[in-house]
Amino acid sequence: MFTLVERLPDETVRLTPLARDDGGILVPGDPTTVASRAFADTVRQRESEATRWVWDDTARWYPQLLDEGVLVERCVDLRLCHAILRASSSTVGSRIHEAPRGPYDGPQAAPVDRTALFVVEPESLPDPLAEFLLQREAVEASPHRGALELLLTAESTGALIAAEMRHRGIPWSVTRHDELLVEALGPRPATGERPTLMNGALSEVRAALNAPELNPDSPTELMRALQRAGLPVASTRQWELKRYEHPAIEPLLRYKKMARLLAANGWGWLDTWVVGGRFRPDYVPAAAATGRWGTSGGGALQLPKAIRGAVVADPDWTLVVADASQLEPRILTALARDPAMARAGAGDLYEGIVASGAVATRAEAKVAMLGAMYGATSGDGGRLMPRLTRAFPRAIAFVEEAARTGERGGVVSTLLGRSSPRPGTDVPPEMAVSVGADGRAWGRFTRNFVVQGTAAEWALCWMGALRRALLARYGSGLSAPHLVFFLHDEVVVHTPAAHAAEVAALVSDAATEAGRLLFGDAPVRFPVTVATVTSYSEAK
DNA sequence: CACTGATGCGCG
DNA sequence: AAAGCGCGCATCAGTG
Repeated sequence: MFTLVERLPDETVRLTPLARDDGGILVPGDPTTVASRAFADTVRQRESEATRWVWDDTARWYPQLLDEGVLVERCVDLRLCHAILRASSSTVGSRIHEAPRGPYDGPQAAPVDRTALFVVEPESLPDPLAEFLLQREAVEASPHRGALELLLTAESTGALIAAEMRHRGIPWSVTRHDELLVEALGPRPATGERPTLMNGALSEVRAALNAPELNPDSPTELMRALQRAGLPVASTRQWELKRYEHPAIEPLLRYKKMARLLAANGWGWLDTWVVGGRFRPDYVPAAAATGRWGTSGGGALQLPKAIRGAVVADPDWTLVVADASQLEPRILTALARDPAMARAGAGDLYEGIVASGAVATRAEAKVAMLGAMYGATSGDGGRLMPRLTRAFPRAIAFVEEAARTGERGGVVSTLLGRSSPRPGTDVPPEMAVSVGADGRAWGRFTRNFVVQGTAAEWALCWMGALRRALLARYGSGLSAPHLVFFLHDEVVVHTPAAHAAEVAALVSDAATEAGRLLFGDAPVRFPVTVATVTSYSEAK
């Protein structure tokens, strides 16, 4: 039922099967050892037995297997599961709960360059068998075992998906990207030079500010020049600059836009990150405390809308782009079991809030909901809070309770049992300070944690269900539809055009399945907007 | 020179 | 100086 693998100092791999005895206790069987080279074939053979692979860190094992054409259906990622179980309020009293930091608390392994002449596979983290048994002990003794099991499975499957998406890569048109850059910036200049359109904007700025030597990339220099020109700015941020009328402002904002595009996703980025028509970000599951993913290198989760046109399906393939509409407010609705908000969410949730009479416009509904989930105290969000509280008392009480717990220094948890860090532990020092100085900041964090974290769980279940459906329907061959991108509440599937309509239906079905997995038959819908497109920029 | 923190901005 | 959460990255500014 489980096969635990570990890489030994002599570079062989030890496989230990684990099964339950008559009393239901998990017992390790006799280990076998294979040469590192033969490992992929061993996994290929045993996949038919539907075992669950147990390993220290998916990023250390799976890329190599994928390179050798082996797809794994299920796994346990000990590092990711450790982080959940150690902090979870659902494991209080177990040995793993609040254990001191150890080797399983480290960061995800960095990707290895497999094109290198010598590829050295790192040794496993120490004693994975003991770690696994410690984890099982905590899960099986938990009063919330079912939820925890689902969370650990979803988290581990997410790690598989992260490696698979990196392996396949996002289909990227270098030609199209270059065209977009030329359109926005002018032809590619020599390295270190500014493109022509940027130089044009810069000349206008310098003339308008009467500062012929101005370096626009230096905030201090820029701020002084603006002040000399009579603009009492306190910073050089766009939102502040926008408030002033001055001939320098428009070209300056235009310059800043271009500078950002060039620095973040210009030709240098293209050279570094797109190889063989594919962009392969290093996804990092649970990079955020809430369980949200991050990426490392390439900024994949911040792909500006301006260059999404470069994401282009292969010939005769298309992209099925889907995003979960108003995910976080719907998650809050389900968590709080708020019947009024569930009614409002029958169609477009924000229109539903308007129809309930709580606010006047869709824009107000959106700002008010964001304010409720983030803890707005002033501005439009804060102003609308009382009206929202009157219309949806249960939903608002739910986030208020999470906020008060945080303000007291307490721990909150997601639906499935991921718990917030305690103030002062495992958090950046400046956050720890702000808790002492101002508990309200921590309250805003815990308020948002329960919603954002449960939304992340929903998204993991969505992707996991979709992956399973795609594998069952199309298999794992090179011409099968496959996930290529994930962005918090949005997925992109790259598929042969002929399957697009069917894939779109599977994506929607998977969203419904995720809702049922988390919330049973609660009357909350999780609609997804699906678009079948050639290029990512055509979606939405 | 290398490193660190602040600034600014992209995404959800 | 963004009201209000979560991130990553490039660049500048200041320090050792």
